[in-house]
This record gives sequence, C-alpha cells and structure tokens, in this order.
Amino acid sequence: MKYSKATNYALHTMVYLIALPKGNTIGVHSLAEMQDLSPTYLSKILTKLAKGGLIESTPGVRGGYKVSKAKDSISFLDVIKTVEGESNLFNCSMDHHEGCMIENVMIEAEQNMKDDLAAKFLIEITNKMDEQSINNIKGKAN
Amino acid sequence: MKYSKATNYALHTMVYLIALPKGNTIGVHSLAEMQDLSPTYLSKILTKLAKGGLIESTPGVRGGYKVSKAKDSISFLDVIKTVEGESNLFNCSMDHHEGCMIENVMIEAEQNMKDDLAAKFLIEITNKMDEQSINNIKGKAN
DNA sequence: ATATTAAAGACTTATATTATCTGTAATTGA
DNA sequence: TCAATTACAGATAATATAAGTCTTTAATAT
Repeated sequence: MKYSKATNYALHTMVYLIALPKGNTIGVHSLAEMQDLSPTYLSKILTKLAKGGLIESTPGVRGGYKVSKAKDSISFLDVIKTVEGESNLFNCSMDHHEGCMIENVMIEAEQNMKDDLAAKFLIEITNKMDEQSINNIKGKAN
Repeated sequence: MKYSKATNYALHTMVYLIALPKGNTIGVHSLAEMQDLSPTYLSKILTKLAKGGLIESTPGVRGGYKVSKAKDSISFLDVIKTVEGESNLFNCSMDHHEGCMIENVMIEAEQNMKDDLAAKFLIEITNKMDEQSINNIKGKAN
C-alpha cells in the first residue's frame, strides 16, 4: 500500500502555489519543470485539484494557477482526499461483510491518521522554505 | 491507496486460527473454503505469515496451521506489517528529498494509525464471534 | 506405501497507475 | 483580427503491482 505519485506531486505543487504572492498565477510548464515532470501529466493532477476547489485556473496568455482558498486553511488531508479519493483504505472481503468487526477496527485506525492530516496545514511547510526557493518560485509567476 | 486483498484474507484467517482450540491445526483447504479462495493462493499468504513468525505449519497427514504466539499478543499491526511490508506509505518524489518536510508530516500521521493498530488485538475480534461460527471452525480442525 | 498436507517457483491474468500524444477552447496583447 | 500562450479533455500506450493458477517437490502420519 502506497500513496500515489500523483499525491506526492500534488502536495509539492500546493506548497509552491501557496508560496506565490497573493493573486499571482504560475503556469503548468514552470510547475512541471521544478519537479522534473511532463507538463501534460502534471496538468491532469492540477485539473483534479481545481475540480476539488483547492486551486483555480485562468487560461490564455499570462494565465495559470493559483490557490482558491485562504492559504492557511489548506490541510494535507484536503489535498490527499482530492487526489486519492474518499474511499476507505480497507474493505472487508467477505460475502456478508455488513458490520465486519475487522473493518471497523481498520476504519478507526485510519481515522486517526486522517485526523492528524486534517490538522496539518501546508502553509507550515511553505513558511519553512528557504528564501532562495521562495524567490525562485516568485520569479516564475506570470 | 488501498490495503491489499492479501491483508484482508490474512486478518480474517488469523481470527480463525485464534479461534481454534490450543494446539489444534487446520488445513489451507478448510481456511480457503471458508473465505471462498483457492487453496494455492491462500497458501502463499499463510507462508508469509509463517515466515513472519505469526503462525507455524506442520506438513503431512493431519498437518496444517496454528498460531505460534500467545493468542492475546497478536495485534492488527503484526499481521499488516507481515503482509504489506514495512516501508512507509509516503516517499518524497523530489530529487533531493533528504529531510523533506512534507514526508515528515506524512510519516508522523501514518505513525498515528500504526500506533492504534498496534494496540488492537485480533483476539478481541475472535472473542466477539458468535458460537455457531466458532463451532464451525472447531469442526474443521485436524 | 499411500494419502495428505505444506512449500516453492514459474507463469499468467487483471487492474491501476503513470505517462504521452493529439487536438480543442479560452484569453491576452499586438 | 491574428498569433502566441495557456488550460482542458480524450485516447492511447507503457509500466508496475497485485491477484491468481499450475505444477512439482518435500514432509508427515497411518
């Protein structure tokens, strides 16, 4: 069991977007370059984040992406849920699995992880970035 | 991200093995039948659990499997670690990812889930099984 | 000896993820 | 209006992993 690479890229991308000055946008090309990804692939992840309401896009010249919520309100869980989906990590395999006790335990454990991820905000990561990286991103804004 | 079906089958199987009277063994055939699986497939999962030290096997006529530790000492995490492996759910995708702050947060969250799973014991599930199911398993012991 | 059981390895199939390619639509600025 | 730039969408391909089968071997009890 592993988080998808998409989640990985999404989290890093969100940290970058949060580092942008308010109102600025940045294009997929720049975001992809920073992470050594193809723009078309990262584009799909960004579209997902946009549909999930975390970021918004403007097409056309000088368009790009920016966060669409208060920067200090975006949690790890917000991003993960958007990319990975909402279904539980564990689903009982038995034919009659209503109220499976094993499943209940697994769901409860998962909830502990989610509670923690809901209380961790991406802006904390951005705040700890070194100035050089911050300036690098700002320099790529449209 | 999902737990593997193998983990699913392993957890259910362990609950059955814990339900067996001390010292009794049960064969893969019976265990597979109860879960509607092919014996050869379940066999691989059982071999993994055996190598992990959770169960032990005796070949030959009237052989089979039984738990190899104190029944009340086997946690959910023990089984999951054995089947899924020990690696982290999240690994930073960046080139220079030493001390990635995102990864650190993810590992911490995962630890909350693991801590909970380490404190949940399979015998609690077995204890709550209905008498009919218990007797069904006992009837299949070798 | 023979039946029964686990173990191991090679192999196939299925599924999901990752990634690319191509084309379309929207927006800006000259 | 035109051209450049950017996001968006769909089809497809490549890859990795999981799931499952088949066959053979080895161990054990009766």
